Order: sequence, then C-alpha cells, then structure tokens
Amino acid sequence: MPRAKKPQPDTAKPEASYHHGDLRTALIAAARHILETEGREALSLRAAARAAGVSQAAPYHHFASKEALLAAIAAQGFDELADVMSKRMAKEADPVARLNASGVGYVAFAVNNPEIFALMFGGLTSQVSGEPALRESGGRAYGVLQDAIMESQKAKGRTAADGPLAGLWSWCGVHGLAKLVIEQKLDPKKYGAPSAEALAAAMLARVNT
Amino acid sequence: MPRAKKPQPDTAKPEASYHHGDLRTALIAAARHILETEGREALSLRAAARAAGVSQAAPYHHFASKEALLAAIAAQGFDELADVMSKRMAKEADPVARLNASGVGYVAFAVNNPEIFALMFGGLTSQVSGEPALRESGGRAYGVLQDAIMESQKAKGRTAADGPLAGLWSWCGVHGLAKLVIEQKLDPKKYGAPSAEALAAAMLARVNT
DNA sequence: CGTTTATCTTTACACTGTCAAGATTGTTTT
DNA sequence: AAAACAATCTTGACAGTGTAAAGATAAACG
Repeated sequence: MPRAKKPQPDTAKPEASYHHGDLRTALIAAARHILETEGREALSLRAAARAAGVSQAAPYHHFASKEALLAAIAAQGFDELADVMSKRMAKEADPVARLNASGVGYVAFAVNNPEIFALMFGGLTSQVSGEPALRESGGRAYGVLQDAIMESQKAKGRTAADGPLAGLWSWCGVHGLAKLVIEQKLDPKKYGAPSAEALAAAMLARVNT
Repeated sequence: MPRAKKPQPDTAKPEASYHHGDLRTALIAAARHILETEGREALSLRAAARAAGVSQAAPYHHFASKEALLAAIAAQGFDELADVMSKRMAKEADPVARLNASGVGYVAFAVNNPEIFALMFGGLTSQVSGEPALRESGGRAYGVLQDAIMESQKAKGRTAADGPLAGLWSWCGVHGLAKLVIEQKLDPKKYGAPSAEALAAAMLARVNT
C-alpha cells in the first residue's frame, strides 16, 4: 500500500499527502488485486479506493465509472495475453507449430488469470466495451492470433476462400476450452491430460497438421 | 402480470390477495423477462419482486438468495438447451450428422438466449453452482452432447483412447464460437456466413467427416 | 373449530455507485 | 515573487441494493 510518489521520492513513507501522485495506476493495481484474491463480487469501487488509501469519490477523477476501471484492467489483460502468445510463438519455427503455440499460450493465460479473462470476454457492459484503449489492446491481441493463422495457412498453401475457417476453428476451440475449464464444466484430467494447457496442446496437435 | 392462482382460478383478476399462489414460478418468469429485456445489470431481486407484485422480502421464502434465483433460471436454460439439441438431432439419421446437428443447436440456443447462456456458463458464483437442481439440468444437457459424441465415435470405429478428444474438440469449438459471437468479438459475416448458426454448420461439416 | 405452519409485509441495516460542493495542492501566468 | 488557474482529493448526501428480524395474514390440518 505505501506507494512512492513522483514529486518527492525522498522521504521513506510519504503517506499523509493530499495528492496521491499516481492514483490511476494505484487504483488499477488495487482493484486487480481484489479481483484476483476475492473475486468479482467483492470488488467495489469503494473497496479499491480504500485499498489505495483515498476517499470513495477520488476514483472519479481518473475513471468515468466503475466499469471504466474494469475496462482498464481488461485492457491490461489483453496486452498480457498478446505478450504470452508472442513469447510462446517465438520459441517455434514451423508456422503450424507457431499457431499451436499461440493457442496453448491463450489457454495458459486464461487459466492463470481466470477473473481477468472473464472480464475481457463477457464481463463488461457493451457501453464501455467500445472504449478506445480497450479496443486497441484487444485489437493487438487479435492481431497476434490472426498473424499466426495467416502464416500457417500460407505455409500449407491453402486458398483464401477456404483458409480462414481452419484458423477460426482453432481460435474457437481454444477459447471454448479455456472458458469451459475455468467454469469447471470441463476437467482436463478426465481426458487424461494433467492440465488445461496440456490438453490444448494435445488437441491442437491432433487437429493442425 | 395477472397470474392465475391454483386454489380459485375462477375470478378474472385475483390480484389483491395476501398469498400469491405461485410466487416461485412468477418470480422466475419476471426475473427472466427483466434479464432478457434490460440485461443482467438491471436485474435486481427487488425489481423482480416488484414485477411480480409482492414486497421486497417475499422472494426469500422461495429462494435463499438472489444467486439462487439466478441458478433457477440457469437450470431452466440447461433444460431448454438439452431440448434444442435433442430436437435437432432427431432430424438426422447419420451419427456424424447428428453430432453436428447438436452442435448447431448449441450455437442456436446460445445466440437466441445470450443472457441466459452467460448465466449458465460463468455468470454464477461457485457457491451456488453446486445446487442439485442446477447440476441435474446441467448434467442432462451434457448427457445429450456426450451421447452424440459417443454415437459418432462408434460409427467411425475409433478406439476409446483416441476417440474422446475429437468429440471434445467439437464441443470446445462450438462453445467458443457461441461465446465469441455473443461478446461480439467474432462477426460471422466477416467469414462469409449469414449467421452464427450457419458458420457453426459450415465449420462442423469441414471438421467432422 | 382452534392450532400450526407457510406465506407475505414492514421496518431496518450496512453497503453500493455516483454526484455536488468545498478544500488543498501543483502549475502557469504575470 | 505573487496571483490566478487547474488538477486532485475530501466530505456529505442520495437513491438503490441484498438481506435479516419481527409481526401480520391466510391456508392446512388436527
């Protein structure tokens, strides 16, 4: 909770100051922490403000609404999703292996960040899902996936007419797998896989040559 | 809103009576209506009670909490999902065609009932997702899908070791497709399909022989 | 009939998201 | 430098929420 301020980072504990210094990021961090440890239900704007050590109305100087704060967290999630997928892909050379690696990364992120993943996909009102920052981060993650799909299509010499569907199906499968595992509707161990990640890898390997 | 009571269904408008007669189902209906027309955010227990014409505390004689009411709606959803899938399957003879038909039905239900589908998958706290009625309805729907998968596996002469994965992948793909379309992350028309249902049919036909 | 039990109402509490008005501080202009 | 301004934060308030306790009403059953 004791957070360094920009203006004077000399004193050890600059707590009692009227201006926080970096409330916006502090609120996002606090809200994310609550979200991850206590769940969506327990996350209130007031609780986040409390955790950041400010009054209940302070957040409104940085976010238009509670939903806007949630959208900021979701945007962060999309950025991390893109990172995870990129890093997994970087380890592979073969285009199809790269596509599959991105899919496994997708599942890995989802399982490791279930609450944020839920926020990114379906947890926000449509009013706020059009926010520019959110759309940009979402678009970036989508781009990584799309590139992987295109790459592998080209490598297999598919036509443009038929091609997209195969990649699309991989995305749908990976997304559905992640969701079902998170909601506990699907248990990887019942299918002989030690983890959701392993199950995704096994299935993608079966499907994509 | 004027709802027939069991004891004396003779008078035209039995409104002003202390006992409602069938409050439980009336509350489910009212809540579902609000959910479908105004969205999840607008659905409060008090609003449902108001719509049913009773006081704010009346629902607690039929549901332990707001979540329990939502769980009842979700259970209804699972029953309807099972029905839709069963009816679609009944129109086909070939085992693989039957599997694909159940998948298309899955997507059709999801797209036609987005709010309830969201409730069924991810919209409930884990505390209430273990309710017997919910688990039973969910199990029934799962059973329909599972049967379709088994059928088609047997028809193709697959081994038990390898078989389940193919069916699982279809489920994941169909679920992911439904979710992504509902969240507007995926537009069927961008892939040359007039509807989500058509897209699901096209993809399943490509994947399952 | 009277008693019991299920159903419903009234009242109340703690909590929420959000707004308006005022206090405090940092920044810019003169 | 002082003065004006803008950004940031606080206090106080309002309507609405989920839920619990205590009492009223009516149906069911002896």
